[in-house]
Amino acid sequence: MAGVTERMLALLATLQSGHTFTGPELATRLGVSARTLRRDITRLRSYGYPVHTQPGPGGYYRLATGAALPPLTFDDDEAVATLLALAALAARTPTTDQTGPAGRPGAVRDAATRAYGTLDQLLPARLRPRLVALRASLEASAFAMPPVSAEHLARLGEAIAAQEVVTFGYTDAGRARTERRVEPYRQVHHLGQWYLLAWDAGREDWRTFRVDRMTDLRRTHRPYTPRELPATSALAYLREGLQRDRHPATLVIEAPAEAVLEVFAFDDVTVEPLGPDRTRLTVAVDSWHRLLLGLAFLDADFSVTTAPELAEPFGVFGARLLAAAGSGTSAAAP
Amino acid sequence: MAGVTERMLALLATLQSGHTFTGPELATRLGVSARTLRRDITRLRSYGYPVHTQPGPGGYYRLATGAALPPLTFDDDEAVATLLALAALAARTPTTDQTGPAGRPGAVRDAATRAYGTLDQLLPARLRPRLVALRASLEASAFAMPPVSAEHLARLGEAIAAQEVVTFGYTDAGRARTERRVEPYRQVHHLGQWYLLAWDAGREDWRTFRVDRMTDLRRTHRPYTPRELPATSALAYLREGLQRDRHPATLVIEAPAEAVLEVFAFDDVTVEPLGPDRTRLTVAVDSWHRLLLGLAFLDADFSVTTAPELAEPFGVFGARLLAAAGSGTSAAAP
DNA sequence: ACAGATGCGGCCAGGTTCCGGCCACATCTG
DNA sequence: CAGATGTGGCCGGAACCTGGCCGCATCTGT
Repeated sequence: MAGVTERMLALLATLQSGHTFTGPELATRLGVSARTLRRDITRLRSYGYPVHTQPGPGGYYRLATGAALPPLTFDDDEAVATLLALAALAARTPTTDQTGPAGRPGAVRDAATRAYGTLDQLLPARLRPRLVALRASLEASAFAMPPVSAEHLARLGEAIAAQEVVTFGYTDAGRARTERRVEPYRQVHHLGQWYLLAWDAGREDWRTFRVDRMTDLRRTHRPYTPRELPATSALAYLREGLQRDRHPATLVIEAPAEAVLEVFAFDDVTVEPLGPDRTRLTVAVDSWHRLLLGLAFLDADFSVTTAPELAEPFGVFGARLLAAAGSGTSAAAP
Repeated sequence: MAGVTERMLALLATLQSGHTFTGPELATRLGVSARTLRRDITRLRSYGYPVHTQPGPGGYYRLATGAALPPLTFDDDEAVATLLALAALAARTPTTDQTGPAGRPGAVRDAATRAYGTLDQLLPARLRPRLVALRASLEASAFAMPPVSAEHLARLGEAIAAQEVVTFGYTDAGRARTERRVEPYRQVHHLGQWYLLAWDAGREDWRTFRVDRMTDLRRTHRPYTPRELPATSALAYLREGLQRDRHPATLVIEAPAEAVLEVFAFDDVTVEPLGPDRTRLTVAVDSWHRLLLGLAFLDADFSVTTAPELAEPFGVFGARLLAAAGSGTSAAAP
């Protein structure tokens, strides 16, 4: 709590992200009580910033666009966060997928690597030693991901802002290539992937596309009239769509809900406590392997309530494990 | 003159023009004494604003915006990559853990949110519209992670650069809290977590610590003489054993060596072909879970030749899988 | 229709911060 | 060297900020 003004600037920077925040959330971030936050918001309004609010459940604070902000700079923490974010992004390794059309120029990962190296040139000199030291101390593990073109994401962003139809070639999971003509609405980040939510003019329906699977992305400069989104948020729609392709499964696990949640934190799951040591887990995974890993970590009994297709791989692999366990014990006496 | 904050914002707005102003002039504009103006300038500087001044006749105050920077600035792709990286980092949600004392100040996530909102102001005006459009088009899914302190990471980075012993309190997975005194070497990013690789002076051995589990991190200003790292990279060490005990194990897998190598590419393994469809795998894993995942993906029979300690978990988990597989088939008709 | 979540603003007591004035000093121009 | 201008320490009184508590308004979901 170092001064009102600093906090106000932090509040502005936070709201400028364009997201919505609840009161308690903002108060926590700024390290003040909810009451003081309300006062800060009032103050912000008195200075002319258009802060929209919504009471009731799902209430929020949001900064309307178009506000002329004071010049904002990075403080230490922001510089550190930026460096870390870039480090994590730069650590991505292109999947050993088919190399495709001569590598993708302007891959986000490469740009992140370059930015990671030169970030300190951009920032005030006083942050430099800190960043240099930090960068020298970091190491990041590779994380296989299909390469995404920064140019594509930027171009889509502009098309969305301009409400302009775009066209591209799309290679779906089955390797079938089609030409698309869509009205783009949102770009959604989910589990390391970037998706585009758009109205597909050819199919006359909402679709999500993986940005990394697009080629020949072109803006047409032809405007479209916005439609109402098919869900409260693009993310919600994306989730629904992804679940459709995947295998939703429901399991009952003999472990506390917190433990289950911790193990599956990375995934798209719903956790529902059934008792102190019993939890229902609903999960949509693209393969049963990831599920397996989580279950192994939990070290608890479980049963599959829906998703009979899991029975076979679970049975086969369980048998293999038992066989290996048997062969192991025969030789040794620790 | 209604409050400090408003005056500070007015001061910023005034200085933002890029012109120079004398002290008395600014003081008059803001309606305060020259003394107070100096204090305001000091405050601005403490927030990170580069306010240039010049004493003597013709002296001035001037805000050095990002204009006069070295030629090395961000290009389009780098700016886009930075924005995306921050978006992903800002999307993190603190785990419901909440053990800590009511919110950790300086959480990386909060800083990332602010930086995400602010980034366009730091970059050349040319890039700004592009970034604004891009940011408005993005949405990111929440990602539960324990909050990490930016301050801790930065401080550790500096201690590593200075080769300085640090002390901290550490709460391990079992919630036991201990005081540590270590020689820090590297910070490693792995699956969304930050780890510190250090020589634990008390334990006389190498250890890895999760940065989010540290409290009261302090630099001692006591230098240490560097030791040879226990592995070629900190990451390799981390992979070998996140916990202290690493169990080397040897397995024979009924699959081609290339397939095995691909699955275990990121781990520290030795692969030795025994035949066209038979491979010996030597692996040092901290826990059997990771091994399990690889084996599941391989979809091949295997046997454990050394490492009897694997027999029990494999047996237990195999039995659980079989039980679940049985229960699944019995109930489902669809 | 009701309960609960969420935002709003009044009131108050305590303490932190801010303010203006004064001064000695550093730095630079002419 | 003189004067203009920025710097920062010190001080006492005043202004402001903060957190807690309250009752109220608004909205969602059951």
